[in-house]
Amino acid sequence: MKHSFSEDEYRLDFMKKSGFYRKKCTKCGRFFWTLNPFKEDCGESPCSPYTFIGKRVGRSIDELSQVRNSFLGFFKDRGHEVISPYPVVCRWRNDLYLTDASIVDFQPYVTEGIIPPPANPLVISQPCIRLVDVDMVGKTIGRHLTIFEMGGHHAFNSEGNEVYWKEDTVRYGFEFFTKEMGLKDEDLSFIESSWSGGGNAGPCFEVIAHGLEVATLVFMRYKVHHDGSLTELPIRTVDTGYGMERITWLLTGAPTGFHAFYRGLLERASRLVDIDFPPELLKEYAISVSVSGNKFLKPEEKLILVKRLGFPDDFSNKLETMENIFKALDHLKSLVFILSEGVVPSNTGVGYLARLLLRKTARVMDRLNMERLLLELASWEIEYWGKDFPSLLSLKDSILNLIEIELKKYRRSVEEGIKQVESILKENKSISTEKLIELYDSHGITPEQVLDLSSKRGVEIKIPEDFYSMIALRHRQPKNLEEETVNLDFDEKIFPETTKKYYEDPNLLEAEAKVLGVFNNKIILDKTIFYPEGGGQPSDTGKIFFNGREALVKDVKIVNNRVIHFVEGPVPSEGSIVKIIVDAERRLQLRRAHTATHIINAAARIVLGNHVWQAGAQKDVVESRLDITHPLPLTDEEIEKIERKANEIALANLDVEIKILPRTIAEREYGFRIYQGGAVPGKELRIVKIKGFDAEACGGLHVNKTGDIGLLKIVKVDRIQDGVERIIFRTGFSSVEYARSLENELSRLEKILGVPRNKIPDEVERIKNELKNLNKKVEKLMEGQLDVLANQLISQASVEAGVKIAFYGSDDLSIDHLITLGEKASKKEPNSIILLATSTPTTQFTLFAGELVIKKGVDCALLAQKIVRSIGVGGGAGGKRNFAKGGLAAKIDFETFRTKAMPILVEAIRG
RNA sequence: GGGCCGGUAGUUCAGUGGUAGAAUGUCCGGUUUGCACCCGGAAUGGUUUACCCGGAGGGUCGUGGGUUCGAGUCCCACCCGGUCCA
Repeated sequence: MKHSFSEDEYRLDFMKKSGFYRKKCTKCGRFFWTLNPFKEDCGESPCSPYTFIGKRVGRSIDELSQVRNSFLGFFKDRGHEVISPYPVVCRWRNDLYLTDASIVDFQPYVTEGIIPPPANPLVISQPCIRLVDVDMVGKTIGRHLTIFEMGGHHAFNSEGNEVYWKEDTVRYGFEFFTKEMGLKDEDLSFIESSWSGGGNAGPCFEVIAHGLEVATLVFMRYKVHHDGSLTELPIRTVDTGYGMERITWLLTGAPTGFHAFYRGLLERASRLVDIDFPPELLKEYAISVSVSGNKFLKPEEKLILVKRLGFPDDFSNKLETMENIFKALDHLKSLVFILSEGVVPSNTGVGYLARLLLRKTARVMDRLNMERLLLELASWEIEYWGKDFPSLLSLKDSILNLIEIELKKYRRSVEEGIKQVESILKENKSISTEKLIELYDSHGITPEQVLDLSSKRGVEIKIPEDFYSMIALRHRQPKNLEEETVNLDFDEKIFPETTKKYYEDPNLLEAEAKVLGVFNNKIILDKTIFYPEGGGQPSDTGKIFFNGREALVKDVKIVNNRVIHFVEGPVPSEGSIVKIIVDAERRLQLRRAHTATHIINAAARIVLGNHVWQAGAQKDVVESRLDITHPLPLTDEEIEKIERKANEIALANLDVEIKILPRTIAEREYGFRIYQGGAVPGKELRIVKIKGFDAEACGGLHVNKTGDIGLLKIVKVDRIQDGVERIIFRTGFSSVEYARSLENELSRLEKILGVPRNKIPDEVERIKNELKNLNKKVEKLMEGQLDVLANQLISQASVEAGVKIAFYGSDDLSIDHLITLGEKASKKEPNSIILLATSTPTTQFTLFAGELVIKKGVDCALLAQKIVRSIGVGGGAGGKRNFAKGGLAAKIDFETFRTKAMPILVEAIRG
């Protein structure tokens, strides 16, 4: 949603003093600022073409890293602290999967004033992933990317702490591009615009040079409400985004962005497929793209261009191939970054985004007939970008392994799809749009793939132009983002933050505290030993003693650092001193479970690989669980190894060290792996470390030594979604109880089966086989019996008009047996009609007619329906000419049934 | 998290509320015009097999409720898999 801001928001002293003119673009109508009095248009493509292709319009630069370093250095020299990039998977936010802007690193905690920024002002070059324009990538030759580095210099202004605002921001931007990057003053335009995102909004300037938008300077100062209205934020944030890749493109003068920032990698790729072009063609092509209203050239437009410049027609297809290589390069880079952060491709969540990227890449490669080179290309990406992001290199094998597994899943899915399409084509001469949508939405087969298959069979199908928007429409739904928050009926902030004694000494189970506030059953103390629910660890329970009375503490929560005790029973008065006691056994089991979670996570990582991350965890007294990312279901051997390794760590009786470290130091020492349970707010992090195995930012309570856990037993493993395995385990006494209960069950089995436990499986197998054989024997005997009975029925049947009519009722035979019987009899005597009835569990009957009787025109189904009607207690019947089955809604004795039914059969035979 | 598609023999799948099926693989039997391997050493040989023919075996119809005289089939809930979207 775009908001428009008044003109005054954009009038700056800096502009005035520097001699900028405010103008209106003659093409797009937007207002912009320029030092060139003759400039008519805003300067951004497509109002103005790219004017930097094949030239050096500023400082001589060849590499993306040069731009990044200059940018960071420029702002460092101007008082900004350089901050290391954050992960591209923003686990600290639940409203967003991927970091899509540098400011995301600081939302919401910093921008809402909950925690102070790591530095103020600061500068960062943040890898960002945006999938909104995923289908534009490649075609726009570098303008759109799914992954790019956003250079951001940020200042957080609040009352009493003004850092800098619009004037300095615009001046910095201007100076960076002119003094540092060497652009000419008059090459820059500042377009007035507005920005909104993440619930915030503000006016902004888009910085344009030579047709390319190279930066956006946002002044975030409003909160956007659901009704669209705006209110001022307490913290005004300077949110800038400098496109590192675009600036590199601009300064290298390369024909496309990909030539500028994928240099060596693009060269390697072009050895696989010929995408070399005369520079002249590329330049013209780039300029045509820049002035195209669509932002890219359609195939027919490419052909026109190629023809006009006098190149062979097939260069048009070759351009298309080049764009597809661009696309593959870009998507694979995104994928590699995402996978390096512990995301496992999956059908839900952020894992799906990884799957989406891989599948889009695979489809492109399939069309280029390069499907086998995908893995190789991915490996090159890792090496290429690993120079700037070393963590990619250290995870290379793990990343490639994930891609390989996911690629197999994709291939299987495509094979399934081909089968689906072919079975449709077998029966139909065309495929409806509706079917196309179903094929894509339910089976993942793109219309393009359907087209390939159907054209091979000479079937013509039409793909609607707006196919993908039809899909989008199908999935449109009202969003209701409900956040889970504790809603108190009072303002907790009037109290001081509670002193967390449980951190000081988790062994402390008794203490005294002062009651600060009582609201119904909610009590706030000055200090507490009760651990509040958090980090997947449930709260402590216990008691509060006062004046010889006691209250049960049932639940404990923390809101804004105030611990709230939810109690049952009498409550103490405000101001009194109370004695608090924590349930010792519960506390200890929870501590064991929590440390065990870290250990199993580490063990799984050792056994399975570096892609293992915690995807969720819940501790409890009896059974706890840890969800880990892993692409394939865990095998029995893997589970055994993990359990074994985890117990090794426990038995080593290592110290569980807990220390408070500044965020940056913790991240530097242990990496972003510390965020296993999601990112944790705060300037300082509480690091729980098991030396040599694991270090995590964690607010939970742990045992002192790993040996305190006791036996660590994995009791069950579930696959909760594609890519996420759930490990359910027990610790301490719970493990003992588990072993005990297994013992008991085994003993019971021993008693029932009368064999020692090591013979139980054999014995059960023997019994199962015997039962099966017995059943078979019984069925055989029954066959024989029914055969005899069939003969009897026929020999004893009455004869009417030359046709044998038999009736037999039995409570011992089920309807299935009667059917077998009837079939036998009617086959033995083709000139017969057989009526059989049972009353268990309800009155049902079956009617068979022999071959000769059918020839006379008898229809069992009709007769059976007639019988039901004549009895008149409700029910129904149906079947075929030679066979019918029916039932009655009420029980009826066989004699009545017979007297009512027989005349109908007789009548039918007489015709 | 939501939408959509699916779950039936070891496998791939059919299956109108009325007897649970096909194809393929498996096992057994039959058969000879061939191929391959080995034994034998020049016969109409032996062995292991493929083709072909006949037969057998193989099933909690994902689970649990409901409607019905009767459910693989209709309804509801759940489980599992696939897929698309956030």
